[in-house]
Amino acid sequence: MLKIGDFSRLVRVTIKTLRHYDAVGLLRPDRVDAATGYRYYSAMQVPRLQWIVALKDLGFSLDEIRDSLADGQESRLHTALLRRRGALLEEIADGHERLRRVDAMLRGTPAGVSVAAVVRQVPECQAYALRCTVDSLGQPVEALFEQAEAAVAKAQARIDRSPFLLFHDPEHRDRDIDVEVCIPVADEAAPRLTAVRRVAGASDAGCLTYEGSYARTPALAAGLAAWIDAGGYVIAGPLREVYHRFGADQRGYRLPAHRIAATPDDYITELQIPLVRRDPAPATET
Amino acid sequence: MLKIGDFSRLVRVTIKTLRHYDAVGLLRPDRVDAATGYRYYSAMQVPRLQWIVALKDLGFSLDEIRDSLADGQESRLHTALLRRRGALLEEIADGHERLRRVDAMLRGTPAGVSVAAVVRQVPECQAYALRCTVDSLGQPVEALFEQAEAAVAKAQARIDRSPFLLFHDPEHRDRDIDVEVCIPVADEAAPRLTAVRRVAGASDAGCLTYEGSYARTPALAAGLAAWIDAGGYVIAGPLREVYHRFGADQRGYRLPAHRIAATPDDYITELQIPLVRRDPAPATET
DNA sequence: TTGCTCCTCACGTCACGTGAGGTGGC
DNA sequence: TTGCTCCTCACGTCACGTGAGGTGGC
Repeated sequence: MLKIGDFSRLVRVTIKTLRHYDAVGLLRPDRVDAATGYRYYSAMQVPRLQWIVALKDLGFSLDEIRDSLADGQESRLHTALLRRRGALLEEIADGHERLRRVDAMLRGTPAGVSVAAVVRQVPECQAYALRCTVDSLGQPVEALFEQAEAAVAKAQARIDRSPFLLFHDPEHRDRDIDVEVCIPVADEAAPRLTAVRRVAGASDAGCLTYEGSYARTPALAAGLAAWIDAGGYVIAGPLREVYHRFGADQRGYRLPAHRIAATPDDYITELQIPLVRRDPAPATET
Repeated sequence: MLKIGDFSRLVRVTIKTLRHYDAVGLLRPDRVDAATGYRYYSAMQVPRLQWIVALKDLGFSLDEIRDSLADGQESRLHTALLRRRGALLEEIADGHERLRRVDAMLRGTPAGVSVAAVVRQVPECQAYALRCTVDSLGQPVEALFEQAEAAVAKAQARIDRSPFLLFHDPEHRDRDIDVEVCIPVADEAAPRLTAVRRVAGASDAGCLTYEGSYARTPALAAGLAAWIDAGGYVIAGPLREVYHRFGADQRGYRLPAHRIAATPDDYITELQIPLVRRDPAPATET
C-alpha cells in the first residue's frame, strides 16, 4: 500500500492529478481510510495509470479513456485507437495547412506595412452564373443581376450568401469588360437550375471590405493592388467584388432585410483577389 | 452602422463570440448606445476581425492576438508569426510521434488481449554503471549495488530516481550472467564520478510493475514474454529490472524513506523490455 | 400587438493548478 | 513538539456556448 505521495513519485504524476482521477472515477485508490480520508494505492494500479497517461498523451479525453479501459471492453480500446489514428492524420494535415498559411502571412506582413487588407481563404461555392462581355459596369451589370436573381428566386434556390461579380479581364480596357454575375445557391437546388456552376475558391486571397457607394471602389482597388505588391504577392485569379449589402432599388429580389441598404452610404462591399507568393521559398528556416 | 446580428452574418462569427471579443477588449464595437446597450459595428472593422479569425485559426490565444494587432506594433505581429511557425513545426513532429505510438499500441493491443503490461517510452538517463559477469543474481549483484551506491553517495550525486539492473545476456544461461548495475545520477554530478555513462532509453518498451518479493520475478517475466509475443513485438534491447522500492537491509545507501521497504512484501519492481514491431507495416491505412 | 433582436447575468465546459485553512502521523 | 504529508473546499484557467429572464424597435 502506497500513500498518494509515494504513488505520485513512483508514476511521476502529480498528487493533484491523482486526486482528480479519483474524483472523476478514472483511477480509484485501492483503499481509502474512512477516518482520515487518506488514499492508499497498490503497485498493481501502475499499469492502469500508465495506460491512462499514454492515452492522454495521444489526445484522448478522460471520458474516452474511461470507456476505452472499461473491463471486458478491449475491442473498444482497439476501435478508439483506430479513430484516433485517423484524427492524428487529420491533425498533421492541418498542421501543414497552418504552416502554409503562416508563411503566407509572413510574406503578407513585412514588418512596418499597415494592416489594411487581409490574406485569407475564400471557399469554393456553387453559384448561378451569367458570364457576359459588357461595355460598362453600370446598367448592363445591374440588368444581369436582376435576370439572375429572378431565375434563382423562381427556383427557390436563394440562400443567405452574398452575390458577387467576377472580373475575368486581367486588364480593364475601357470597352468590352468580361464579367460574370454570380448568385450563390444551395447545393440541393442545383438540379432545378440551368447555368449553375462551381466557382473555385482561393487558399490565399487579399480581401478588403468597405462601406459606402461604389464610387470608392477604384481608389480602394488601387490601394489593394499596391498592398499586394508590397506584400510580395502576385495576382493568381480574377478579382471578385462581393456585395454584402446593396441597393434596395433592386426590388425584384426577395432578400432578408439585413442585405438591403437604404442609401449608397450603407452599401457594404468586399474586394477579393486570389494571390500566390512571388517567391515560393519559405520565409524562414528553423 | 451594423447591429451585432448583421455584423455577425457579414463576417460569419457568432454573436456570442463578438460579445466575448468586446468583453475582453479585442474588438470593441464602433459605437455602443448608452440607453439600450446595443452594439453598433462599422464595416471598417471587418479587416481587424478577419485578422483575429486568421490568427486564432493559427492557434494564437486571444491575448496574443491583442498584442500582435496593437497599433504601431506591426513588428510584434511579425515576430509572433515567426514564433508560431516554429511551434507549428514542433506540433507536426509531435503528430508524427503520436502516430507512431498509436500504431505501436494498435499492435500491442489486439482486440481481446488483456491489459496487463503497457507499451510506453522509457527515457534515456545518465547513470553510474558497473558491468560484470556474475554467477548468480543474489549476493554478487547486491554487492555491486552497495559498491555503486557508496561511490555515488560519496560524490553526492544521488538523485531520487530508481536504480536498475540491465541484463545484457539475451539468454539466461545458468552461470555467467552479464549484468550491469545502474544508479541514475544528476547531469552536473557526472564530472565528479568515474564509470558514469548515458544509458539509452527506448521509444517503445513493454513495462510491468509489481509488488512483493523477487521470487515473483521469473513467473512475471515469463508472462511478459508471452504478452510481447502475442502483441506482435520482438525484443530489441536488454531487459531492465527497475527497483522503485527495495530492501532496507542495504543500509549503506542514504535514500528517502519512501524508497525503503520494510519487508519484501513492500518491494516495488518494474520490468522493462525495449521492443520493435515484428511487422513494420502500419496497422491500418486511412 | 406580435415576433424578432438585443441586452445582462450566471453557470457549464475540460483537466487540472493554486492557494486557504485545517488535520494526521512520525 | 516540529515539520511533513494529507485532507477538503473554493476558485482560476480558456474561449466561448447555453440557457434564463427581461427589454427595445419595427
